Amino acid sequence: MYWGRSFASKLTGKHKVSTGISPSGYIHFGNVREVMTGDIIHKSIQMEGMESSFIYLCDDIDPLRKVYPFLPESYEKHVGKPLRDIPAPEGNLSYSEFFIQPFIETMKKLNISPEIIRTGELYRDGKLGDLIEESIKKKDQIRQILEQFSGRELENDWYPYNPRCSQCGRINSAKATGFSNGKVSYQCTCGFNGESDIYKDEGKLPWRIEWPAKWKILGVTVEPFGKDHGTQGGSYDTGKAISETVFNYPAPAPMMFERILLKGKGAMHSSTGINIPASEMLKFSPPEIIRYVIARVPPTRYIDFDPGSGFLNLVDEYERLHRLKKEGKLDEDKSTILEICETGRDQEQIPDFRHLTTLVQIYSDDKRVSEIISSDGKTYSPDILHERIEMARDWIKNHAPEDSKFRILGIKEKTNLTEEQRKVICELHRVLDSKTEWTPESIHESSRVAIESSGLEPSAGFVAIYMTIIGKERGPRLGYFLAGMDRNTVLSRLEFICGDSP
RNA sequence: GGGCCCAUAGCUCAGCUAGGUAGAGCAUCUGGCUUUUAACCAGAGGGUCAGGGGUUCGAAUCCCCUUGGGCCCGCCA
Repeated sequence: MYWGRSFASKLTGKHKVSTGISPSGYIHFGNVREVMTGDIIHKSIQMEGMESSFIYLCDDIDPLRKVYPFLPESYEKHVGKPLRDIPAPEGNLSYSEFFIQPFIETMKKLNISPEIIRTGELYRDGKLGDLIEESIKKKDQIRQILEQFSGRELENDWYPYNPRCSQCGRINSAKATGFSNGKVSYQCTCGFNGESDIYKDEGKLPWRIEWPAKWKILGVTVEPFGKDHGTQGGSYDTGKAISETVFNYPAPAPMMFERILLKGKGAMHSSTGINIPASEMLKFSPPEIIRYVIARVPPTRYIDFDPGSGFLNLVDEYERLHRLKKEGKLDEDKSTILEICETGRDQEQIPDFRHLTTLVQIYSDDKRVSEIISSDGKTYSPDILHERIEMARDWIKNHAPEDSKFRILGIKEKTNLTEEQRKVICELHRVLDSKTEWTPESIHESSRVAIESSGLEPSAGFVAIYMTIIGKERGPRLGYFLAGMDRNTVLSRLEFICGDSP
């Protein structure tokens, strides 16, 4: 059984799936796995005939932890402030919105549509107030759980609350000193003493308590999370204990997922530069394929993503699955995967991606590419066609391995041919030069004639021609290929190689 | 120090949570197609399922150990 349905089939009743992120920087493909895993589980629960809703939390009240490599030095003064209170590196948005908004757009394109909830608003609207009060009242019990599970020791005057200093704006530098009438008094390292209203966004719970508190107030029943939270004594363990023994709420069913690695480079991190931003993925990958990369394997496996030839193979595989489905030859699991990968578009209207990656290297004009790709008799939606052409161009430019790329050689550029192959070129030049027609069919016919009269094996003859034009042994279908080039350029090139006897 | 994941054909992996004759795609080779969308069709070769032990009538699959690769936690989130 497909992993998503297998997971869902063990559940009963009505569900709310939740995931989220602290928008502290550019959101990359590795982060997509979290929300995708949530989406897959959400949809799988529905497939199993149960009701499900899906929420995505943007932890915009989390503090900026440090000056990340992509930030200017001047951000030093913002370290410790909530992300939503800091200006974005560019533009007029807040820091958190600057990073989360493009990601919300990315999710839309990926057909992921959770309800977006900003954690800062939960505090502002007082939704967490009661649980904050409960946490403070039961702080010894919480302290005991945290110390027992994580093995660390908390100070005697520890409070399960981080006030936001109303003077310096930091949420990590004020120390809670007391609690009465719904207000936490604090002393900040900036010298300011004040009070925070726990029913307003004047402070926050520390993560390990905030997580289970959010489960309870939002009614979360299923939550996927990365292995960083899932380690023994990690925040899921403590969250579960706090949720069940302090808040009296059953912890959500966990689903731990592995990371996405970049093939040959390692785990994706926003700080190390080893990553592909989520928005950049969509520049070269159809959204269905992004879904497919994540949906096809169980979350417990790490994904070694290869944006080069591995990516193209994946696209092929996906397109093949669609053909098999049409023929009714697909087993249940694979059918489920395709269903999960849907983005609401008709697969019939989507052109062969591998073919496009070739065509865009022959023709710089998108109209020509469209004409050729449509010559198979199918009608493609102009929008999708345009989008896929852009993707193919981006892939060739930024991700394609050398094998998949070619360059048309200059008229007087050297190439490596045997004497026999050179004769094929002379013959081809002679045949083409005598023709006035410059069409794919005519060129294809001419090349066949030229190779035949040279006495070489057809394959060797084609190698000679490809070596001459692009310096490689294979290439795109010859007739269409040369017809797309300027006739005089091709003839000059053939003439030069013909005369260039060793 | 602790936890998790991975190891199956040259490559990428499926099969493992129902224990029952080791699979797919790519690559290679053979044949076909008046030689191609870097195709397509038919067929072939190719594996001590990392190693060892255990349970079992039977183990790639379940349990234990070892080796190798990788990730996470032990600050914060």
